[in-house]
Amino acid sequence: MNKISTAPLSGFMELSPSDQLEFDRIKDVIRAEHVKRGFLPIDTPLIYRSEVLLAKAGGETEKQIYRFDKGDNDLSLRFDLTVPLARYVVDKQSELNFPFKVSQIAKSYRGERAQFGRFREFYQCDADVIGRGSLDISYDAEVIALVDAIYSQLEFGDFTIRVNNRKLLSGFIDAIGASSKAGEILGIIDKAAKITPEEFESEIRGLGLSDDGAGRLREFIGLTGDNTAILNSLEELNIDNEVYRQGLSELRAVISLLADMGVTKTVRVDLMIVRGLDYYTGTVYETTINGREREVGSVASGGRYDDLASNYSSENFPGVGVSIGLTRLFAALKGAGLVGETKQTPVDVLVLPFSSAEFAYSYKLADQLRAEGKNVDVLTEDMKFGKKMAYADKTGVASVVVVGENEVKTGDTKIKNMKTGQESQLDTYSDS
RNA sequence: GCGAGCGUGGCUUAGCUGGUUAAAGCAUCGGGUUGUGGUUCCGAGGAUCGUGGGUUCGAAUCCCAUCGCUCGCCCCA
Repeated sequence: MNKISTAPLSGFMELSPSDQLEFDRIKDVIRAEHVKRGFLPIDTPLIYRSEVLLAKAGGETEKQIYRFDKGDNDLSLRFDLTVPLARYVVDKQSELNFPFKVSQIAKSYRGERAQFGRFREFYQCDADVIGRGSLDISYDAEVIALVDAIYSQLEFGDFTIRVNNRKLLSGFIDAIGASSKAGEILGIIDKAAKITPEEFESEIRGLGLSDDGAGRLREFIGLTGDNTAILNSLEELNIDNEVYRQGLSELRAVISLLADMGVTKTVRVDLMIVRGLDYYTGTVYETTINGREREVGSVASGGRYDDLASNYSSENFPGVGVSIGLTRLFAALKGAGLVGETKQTPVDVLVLPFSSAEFAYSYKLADQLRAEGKNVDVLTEDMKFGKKMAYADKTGVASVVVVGENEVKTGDTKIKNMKTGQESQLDTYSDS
């Protein structure tokens, strides 16, 4: 090809204006709900000295980071919103109120190979509550209630927020004497729902647990029933482990607090929710749209972490948060056909002056319609009238107002419905 | 990082057992139709077939390399 290609890089999502309108609507619902519940908006930089971002990062993250030199500076693009938040909190701790409820809706970057649902540039909508020294368990429930409120409004269908607690898992693993294999066991639990029972069995056998341990692991994962039943079953397992008991009591507390908030229908205790292998230390959750679990995946997830900023401060900042991967969510919803018919244009009325002689009248008319709350555009490019109508048709605008010599002279102006072709009197304009 | 598939006008593709001027639809532009669009009719422009090399009398077509894209693995939002 002779010319330079205009295609975006792989993994960078660009939308048509009509899709962008829907994308922005979703983003606005999320933003509005954050604000409504007292999460304060912040905006943090995209670029950092690499040492700041890599302070906590493991091998995987380091491989995926966009890193470059500018002069003598070793710089990197942020790969999530949590690390920027951590240093923000430490940096501004003297002026922040704790618990600090914070909202971030912004892009992050990962330099990995793109594929379906995996982008190199993506929006995340994070809501976090950060405590200083300690943070009450009620905030774990509060971020879950936030997810419930957001997905209730978005109307992508019924959804389920699956809640678990990492202490419950690690206490259980400790109790069956398998702490040395904790990582592998968590990995198996995490994918248990995605593999066949046979594969699951062979994975468990591959662990080399004692017969008793393997049996109790099967029993633990196999617990079913409603939330109360599962919680009671967990109690009846009689696991003699302090961490386990703490996890169970936290999980009970979260479910009970959610009931106090009126959130019961969408929340389910699910012992197979694990979330990333480190980082989270208590409550964890994922959200799926019912019937679209495999197709769309988790649409909101997060959890509790003991210390947000151990690399930047000797003070302890525990937190709990939830993240909606908006770019992935939108791509998945579109793939699943859940995005539906979108508006082509935000414009309600397009004013079509015949020539520049009618501009003044047209601009004034547009302002009056705008004052009534309509979105109004005026087409002033010099082209044949048929072309102007074709433009109106193609943009998908609902109505047009034609302004020619007669309208200016008499003030007798009509608005035309583009779908039906019918014209009706427009009494907005008065030459006052 | 590993594996598989695919790169042909702006877009979606046909052509691929090598053989005249690379074909179609959509989009664009002009006209039938400059006070009314969607439908329709006529016409036009637009492609060094991703790039580089090789085989051959001859390559979009076969071979090699390279870049890019897509999907999967890993990991995750």
